[in-house]
Amino acid sequence: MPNDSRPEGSNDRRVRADARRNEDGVLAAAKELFASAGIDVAVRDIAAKAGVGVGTLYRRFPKRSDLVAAVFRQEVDACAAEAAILAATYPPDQALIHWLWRYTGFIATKKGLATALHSGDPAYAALPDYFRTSFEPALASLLEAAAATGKVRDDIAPYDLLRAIGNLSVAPDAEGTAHTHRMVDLMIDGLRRR
Amino acid sequence: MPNDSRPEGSNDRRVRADARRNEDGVLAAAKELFASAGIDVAVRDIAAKAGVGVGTLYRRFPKRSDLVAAVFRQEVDACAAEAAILAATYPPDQALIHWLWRYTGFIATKKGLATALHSGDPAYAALPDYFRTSFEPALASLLEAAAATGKVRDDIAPYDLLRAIGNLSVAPDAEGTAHTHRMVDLMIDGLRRR
DNA sequence: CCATATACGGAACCATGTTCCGTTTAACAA
DNA sequence: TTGTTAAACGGAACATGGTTCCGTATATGG
Repeated sequence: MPNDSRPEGSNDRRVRADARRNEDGVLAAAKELFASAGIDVAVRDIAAKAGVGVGTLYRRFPKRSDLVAAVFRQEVDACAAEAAILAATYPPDQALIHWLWRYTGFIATKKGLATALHSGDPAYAALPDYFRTSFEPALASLLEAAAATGKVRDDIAPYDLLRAIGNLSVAPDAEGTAHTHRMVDLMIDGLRRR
Repeated sequence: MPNDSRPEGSNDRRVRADARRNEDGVLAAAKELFASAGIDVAVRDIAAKAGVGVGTLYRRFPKRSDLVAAVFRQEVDACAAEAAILAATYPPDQALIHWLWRYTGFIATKKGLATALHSGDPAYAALPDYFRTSFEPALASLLEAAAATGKVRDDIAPYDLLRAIGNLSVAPDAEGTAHTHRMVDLMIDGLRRR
């Protein structure tokens, strides 16, 4: 009888390099296709673009919704992380504005997701929370720093602002982006201290 | 050469009786299944429940979305028509309240549709308009009559009220109906003249 | 260089919408 | 009543998309 009690500390073999590579490739392919072809692209197409078989894809993402959720999280991370970068690059009030536009762009790519989110699939259940816990602190620190300069109001709740921009991005289909752009512009203007 | 110029007036053969029967049956089956099994039931199941083949179903409703739209219109008609019935049965203020609850029930069954509506399928494009042109006049006349009794405010825009109740019905999933019920109760109470 | 756990690819399976077409039948007229 | 025929019917077959299976290939540790 082989010793099947694990040696306590570092146990399992490392993840194989090709596995990691493929996972990254699938995520990248999915991200691109979701953006260009919409949330409904066939899993086959994603696998093909990533240069792997569907089996490989399904090994990592047992359900299509798992892949969607993973891409979503990845993009949330990227957008949230940018807050710190912008804060280190621009003066506080400018950093805030730059990030709000970045966030607006993020939201704009999430049209299809919005409906999927409310589809009841448990794979999506955790996403709203992930969204909030990633973005709220990021925006909070930008707002705080900007308010400290005296150029921006100090009575804005980060989550309110996140939602407001999100809502503004839903309105009309035709000529939609231009309309959204104007409204967000207005809102950003409203943040300035008079 | 047969005379193929139509005798101008009544031309085409009548619609066959079985055709009409089957159309009604399909609509009835679809209505039931949409309510009990959700908007995503398979077309096959609807055809089976109606006792017809899928070919028959598709003859009348070339696209699944056509069937969905037809059921929707049918239910809008039924709900709107009830306004007149209630108005003839109850005193104006009571008729208004009864109908608002009826409308709340109608909305409650439309959860799945809401997402479908924004799916871009052209079959659904006309539905919002149909919704409004059916319900707005119905509610308007109820409101008007109720306001004339002096028991109900006279400054309510019918469409605002329709939307308000619609919005109240979207909120939380868990314990949702009870919550919605309380909110609508409040809103109806708010209609009364002090 | 071997042994093997792991990962890979893609054919096959299942569910769903949609199309096709041979068969049946209601409606009309002789 | 009966024959004719346009219309309608049923359901197999097709297209597409998610998911599973499993024989083959290979990275990793010794």
